[in-house]
Parts: sequence; structure tokens; C-alpha cells
Amino acid sequence: MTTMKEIAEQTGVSISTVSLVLNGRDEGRVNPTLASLVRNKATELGYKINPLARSLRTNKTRILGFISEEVATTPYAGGIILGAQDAASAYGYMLFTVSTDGKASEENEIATLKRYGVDGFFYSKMSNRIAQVPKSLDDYPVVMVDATDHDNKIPSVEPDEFMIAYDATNRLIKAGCERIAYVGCSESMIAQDGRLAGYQAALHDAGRVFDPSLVCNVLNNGPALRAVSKLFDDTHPDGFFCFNDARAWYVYECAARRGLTVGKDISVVGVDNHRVFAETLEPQLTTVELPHYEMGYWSACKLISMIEGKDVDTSVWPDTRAPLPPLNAPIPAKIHCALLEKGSVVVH
Amino acid sequence: MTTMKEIAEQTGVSISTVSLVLNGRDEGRVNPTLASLVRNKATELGYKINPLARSLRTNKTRILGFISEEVATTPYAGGIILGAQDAASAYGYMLFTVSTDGKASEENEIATLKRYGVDGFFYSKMSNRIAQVPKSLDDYPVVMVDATDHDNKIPSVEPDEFMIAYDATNRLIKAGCERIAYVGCSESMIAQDGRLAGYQAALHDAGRVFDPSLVCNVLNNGPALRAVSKLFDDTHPDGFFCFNDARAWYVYECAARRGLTVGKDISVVGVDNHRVFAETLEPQLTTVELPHYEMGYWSACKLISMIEGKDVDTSVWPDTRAPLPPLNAPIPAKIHCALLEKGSVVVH
DNA sequence: ATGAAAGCGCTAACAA
DNA sequence: TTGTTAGCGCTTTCAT
Repeated sequence: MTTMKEIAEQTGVSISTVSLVLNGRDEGRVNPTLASLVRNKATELGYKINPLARSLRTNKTRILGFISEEVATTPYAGGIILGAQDAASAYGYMLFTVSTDGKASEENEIATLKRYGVDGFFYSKMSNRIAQVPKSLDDYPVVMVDATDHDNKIPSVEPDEFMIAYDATNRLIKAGCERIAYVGCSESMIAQDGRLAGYQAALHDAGRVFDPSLVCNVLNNGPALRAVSKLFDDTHPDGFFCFNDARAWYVYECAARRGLTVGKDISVVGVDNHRVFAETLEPQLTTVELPHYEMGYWSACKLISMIEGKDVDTSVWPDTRAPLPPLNAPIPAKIHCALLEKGSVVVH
Repeated sequence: MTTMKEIAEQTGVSISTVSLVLNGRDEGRVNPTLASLVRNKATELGYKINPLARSLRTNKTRILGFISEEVATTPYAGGIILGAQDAASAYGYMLFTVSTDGKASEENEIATLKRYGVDGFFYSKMSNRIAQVPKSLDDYPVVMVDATDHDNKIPSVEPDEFMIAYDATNRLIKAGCERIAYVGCSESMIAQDGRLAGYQAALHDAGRVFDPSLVCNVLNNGPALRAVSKLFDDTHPDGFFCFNDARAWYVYECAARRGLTVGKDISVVGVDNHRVFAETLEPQLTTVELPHYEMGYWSACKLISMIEGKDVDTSVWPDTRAPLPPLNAPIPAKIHCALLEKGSVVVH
């Protein structure tokens, strides 16, 4: 690894000059000729700055700490981290990712991250909810991901659950479904509440009356399948908006048992938490992908802007923002929930 | 953050002495009284070493670089990383995780990791296969995860595909299944080859003759469902060993359409790549979990032992090593593929 | 047994 | 415009 010292020696200037030039702070301070001499030598030698040495003086490591609650084991956490990493990398930052279980382990991880001098923290939860950032993070820039601050004091990103459901339901409406059911989650959580509301609003905006008997909120367990069975037999829906893959599976199972074919006899739109169905085969199942990557991306940009005290270039938003396919096209295998488009992400 | 300097000042000794003591290299070199004085002051002040400053001198950062090929987006990558993190953390190491797509991006990430002075690398692939570690890693300690080296020169861990299949098939045999089908993957890959072999071996060891018509290798696509349908109708299996969740889904779909109930009319054992079914509801589906966490854990231990040039304490193996449930018990929702047990993991 | 001093690679006052 | 100097927090020789 080449050092500034070596460059200084080989070009006959002082280390300070090298430092100035290589940090782009030479404008009007260093002789342009010397500057380019230094620059050439640097590229010639393949010089790369030693960020650790620099951090010793500057107290800035360009390392970000990503704290997640076992989120690494959930299938979708990867998307968040990937997005955060991509954005971080674009700005020359690295990510330390740690996952915690208990409270104690969390404080441990935080302490470790602090020792390594991280410049700021991501604080991420496993599913969209209201959370409290530990006080040990008080003096640091923090951004919450897939969670929101109780006091709304910490910047945060979450999926726009309402719009996700609104879009999904609309898609079923446009596909010609007459009796659209919602197979949701019987635990109260932000995602459930928002999606139910979006489902209702879409129906309402389409001039339909909301029929509570078409709503079936279940858990992931035995009784769930019976409840969905009952939904089939009682109300004979021809369209289903499903809270997630697991709920969609109940619908598939019930349909198959009744000789109904998804994509022909009934339509199904599900929110993608696991992606099995999307990866499997059913072009008849429309999967609305949660904007995990985008949340990660946004949060990294936000965090870095806080750290550097300046706006980051949000035009760097990733390519994955595919436009929503036209509604009259055949139902696609996947709708990408585009960032900053139709409010599919909410930032605070 | 307290520094050694502060401790030195407050105890009236020199920084060198503090360094010696706090690094446990004081045996017979520092007056025990002084030593404990220093130690007390350190805990009193809550001293924590600054690893970055130390690394400037020692050239050891205690940071490990985890390189994965977009693995962060695959559902199971999280398990590997989590295991690696837990082990690393136990030895006072941190992980930089990066994922790459193309060749160029990989070299970039590697360069960045080097600049941050990582002590060694994990090189991980998305699915068990033979791979080549980039030459840019040649001078560093490297461990491969879920992949093996072409020349068998790099230490590596991979799931024991054979034993996974052998166990799974055995389970169906012990459950009383007479006609056990294998729904596999029609692409040739280590997992497919190993699992097919394990399936065959289990049948053979049980004194059964292998019937090729019970094997149905498919991709994740439309024709797959038809192929599995044909399997049902042609051979009427009463037990299914499935390559993964997606393949298990075909079996579920076909069963439901025929009025067959999993767990009653047929038995299904699937290898868990996505976990939807395990998380959903079917106690009748046995999911063999891949030992991702354990692979991560092992690889971190191995890597650290290479770095430090000494054996690490493998008694630290994680708790998740649940014993396999007794074979005559009702088929459980999940079998944990225990590390170093029945060879469920292969290390090289 | 202890401390002074040098130095890891870099930045930032301050001189010149 | 350039170089000298000091120092970030720590380790490590080398005197004492």
C-alpha cells in the first residue's frame, strides 16, 4: 500500500502538500504544476488513502452502523441492507451490520460500533412499527428503517402500506373482479391497519360498497386455512388481496381444493414478504414487492446527509425503480413498488 | 471515550505501562500493585480500546470482509451472515459485508475492504457450487462459504447435500411411506446431484429398489406443475422429498386438486430454502433446514484461526444445534440440521 | 520494573 | 505557495 510519504518523497514535495492535493483542497493553495505532478504520481503508484489513519485525526470513519433486530434472518432484510450498501458505497461509506436479539446484546453491539468510530446509525426493525431508539444513540446521527419514531423526532422510512393496498386492490378492480376479498393479518400492526384502509379506500373510490364479510384476518396457523375456506364458501370472491405470501398460500390451497384456477377463475394479488410464489411459477399471482431496497437506499442517503451536513444527491436513486406496468396489460408476475412514486414509501 | 493517556495521567504511570497492563502483557513485567491500579482505573473510567488506533500500529484491524454474490438478497444469506457475525463477535471481530454483482464491482469491493485493512475474507456464493477465489485475495486468509474451491486449496464449508437427502428420505421411510418420490431440480448443481444420490442411497439402504419413474426433476416454471401432476397420476406416490419450497408447492397444489391431504394421504419433506411453508401452517410438512447459520459460524471460526494462527475454541458452537427429533415421533414442523452431527455440513 | 521516544498514515495549524 | 510541526491513540523498542 502506497503512502502519502512515498508520494512526497518521489515527487520532492512535503507530505502536507500531498495531503492537500489528494484531498482536493489545493485550489489556489498549491502550484497547479506541482499538484498534477502529485496526482500523476499517486495514480502511477496506485495510491489509495488509508481511511483508518485518516479517521484517527478527523474523527470521521466513513463507517455506518446498521443495527437490526435479527433482521438479517428475515428474508427481506437483505434488500434493505443491499440498498443501504449501494448508496453508502456511492458516497464512499462502508457498513457494519450487526443484529441483536435482547436488549443487552443491543447495547453491546452499539458500544462496539462506537468504539470503531461509526459516524452514524441505522436503526431497523423486522417489521414496520413504532419503536424507540436507545438513548445510547442520542448523540449520533440516526435514521430509522421500516420503523418510525414514537416522538417523530428521528428521520425514518417505512413502506406506504396504504398505497400498496390501494394499488393492489385497484389492480383487481381493473382486472374485472367483482367480489374482492382481503385476506389480512389478525394482529394489529401498521401494515395490517394501513393495508386494510387502502383496500377499503380503493373500493370506495371505485364506487363500491365495502363488505366486511369479504375481509378475513388470520394468523399463520391451522385455523387460518379453515377461515379462508369459509370465506370461499360464504362469499365466493373472485379476487383476493393478500397480506403476504403465507395468506396467499391459503387462497391457493382453497382454490385448488375447489377446482378453481388462479388467473382464470379467481385473481390474486399478494404483498411479497417471502417471494416464493413470485419465484415459483404463477404468472397469475401478482406480487407487490415491498420497497426494501429503496428504504435502505433512502435511509443511507439521509444518514449521510445528516453526517456531512449537506444534501446528498437524490438523483442517484437506483435503477430498480421500474415504472408500474400499464393496468390493462396482462397481470405481470411482479409489480415493483417504485420509490417516491405513488408514495409507495413514506419518509418522516 | 477514555484513552490510555487519561488512565496514565490519573494513575501516575506511563502510557506504555498502561498499554502493557491493558493488553494483559504485564505478567512479570509490571508491578502487580501498579497493574491492578491501572486496571481499576480503566474499569472505573469505562475504558474501551480504540481498535482503529491500535490497528495503525499493528496492521490488524479485527475486521473481516464478507464478500457475497448478491447473496444478501437471497433469503438464506442472512443466516450465514448472522452465524459469521455471532462467531466473529465472540472473538472480538467485526464484519464488513459487501455484495457484488459483476466482476468489476467485486474487484472494487475487494479494494475497498483492503483499504480498510480487513484481516481476512469470507468468499460466499449464492448456492453451493465450485468457484474460484479472485487472485486479488491471494495474499489474505480466505474461507469459502456455501462453495468449494476448484483446487481444494481454500478452506470451505458446504451443506452435506447427500446426508440431508438421506435423512429426509429415511424419515419418509420410517413414516411408513411405500412409494417415495423425489421432486428435484432439473439443472445440474451440487445440491441436486447430492440430494438425488442421498435419496437413492436411503432407499437402497432400506432394501428398496430405486424407481426412476418416481423422480421428477423440474425447474421453477409452468411445465413444472404439469410434470408433477403427471408424477401424481402415473405413479401415485405417498411420500415426497422435495428439493425446496418451490417444488414442495407443486406437490401441495397437485395434492389439493386431487383432494389429497398432506399429512394424511401423503407425506412431504422439503428442504428449506425459503421457509414459507415452515412459517405458514403445515405441521404435516417436514422442513429440513439448511445449516446456513452453522456454515457462517464455522467459517468465521476457521478464518479467525487462520488469522491468529491458533486454534479457536469450537466448543463455542451455537445453541441452535437442536438434536434431531426421534423418528417415531409425529413429524415435526422443522428439523434442524445440526452442525457436525450426521455430517450435515462438510468442511474442506 | 518503568518510562521516554519513535512511529503507524494522515490532517491541520502555523510558519516561512 | 510550501514546509514544519504537532498530534490523533496506540504499540514497541530501547534506555534506565
